[in-house]
Amino acid sequence: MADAANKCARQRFLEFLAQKNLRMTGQRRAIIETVFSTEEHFTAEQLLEWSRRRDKSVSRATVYRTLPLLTESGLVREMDFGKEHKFYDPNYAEHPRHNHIICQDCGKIVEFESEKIEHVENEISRRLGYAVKSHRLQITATCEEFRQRGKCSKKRP
Amino acid sequence: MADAANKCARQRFLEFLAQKNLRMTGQRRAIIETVFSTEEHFTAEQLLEWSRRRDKSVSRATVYRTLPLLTESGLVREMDFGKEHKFYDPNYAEHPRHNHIICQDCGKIVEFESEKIEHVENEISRRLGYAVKSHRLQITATCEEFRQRGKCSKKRP
DNA sequence: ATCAATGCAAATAATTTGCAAAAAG
DNA sequence: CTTTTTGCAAATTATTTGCATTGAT
Repeated sequence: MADAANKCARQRFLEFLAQKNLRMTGQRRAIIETVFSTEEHFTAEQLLEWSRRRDKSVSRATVYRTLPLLTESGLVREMDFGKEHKFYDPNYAEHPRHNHIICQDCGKIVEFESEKIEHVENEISRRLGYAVKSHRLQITATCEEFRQRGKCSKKRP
Repeated sequence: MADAANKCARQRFLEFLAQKNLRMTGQRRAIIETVFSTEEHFTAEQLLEWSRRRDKSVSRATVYRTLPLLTESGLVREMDFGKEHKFYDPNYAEHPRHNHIICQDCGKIVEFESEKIEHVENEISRRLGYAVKSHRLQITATCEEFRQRGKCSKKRP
């Protein structure tokens, strides 16, 4: 099922490139394949490393030049989790409105959608004179394991 | 009313320093006064400039060393609005749970609180096995003026 | 052919840090 | 007196950019 969706995301990105008269290159192909075959959030550096496994010629500069295209297309979103570097989330192609719950201890992230929240957001915004275009909701929380054991096994240092 | 609240925020920060056996210095005093006498969001650079108006001896290093104390105290929160630098929001002392609506065009920011949203967040989190500790909600929207005139007068380039 | 895209290495920009001197408690 | 804090300047880190060359269309 991820495959069908990924094919779709890739397809959409190709259309985005075509629309802007941008060219398909081997490096871009490697980067795009990498991005849309994971559901994990990644950093620029990780994307470089993973893309290089597909095509050794991918350079850091090209990764940094491709990332803005990906975010501009709306298929990938830049995330700030308060870490030293930015993360990128490739799941906006499939779930354009999803939110995040992050475990305070281990950093494990769960994604969810909520029409109820969106409804309240729309209502409040309208009352304040705004029309919602997009939203970004991050919940910091403790996961079950943390509350039971005092620490998470998934924690990485 | 901002005064009473600000006095309170300052007070709370002093207690935070005392608790950690940290010292009050002229430079810290200038920075703290600056932070808690505005409701505006600011960058590190702006904080430096404003603090220097109160005490010329404040250095960039001290600002950068004080900022983590402010965020650690919970009275100020680091914000990512997708700009090149981080912003800091001094209004968490008075409104610990507030959210942001940002105009897509002019960047004007309105703050609001919503128990209804928090309630839904708690419910969903519980269902997923998480207990909410804090949340961060940013709505990007168009303001009334933008929709009527096609651009905002508050826009700064 | 034409112009976009690339890798490289140098440049930028925000933030952090080492250190000797100054100031707080 | 002891220990924290400071300013300075140098260091670090992520990201961006100029340029000559390569590659897509």
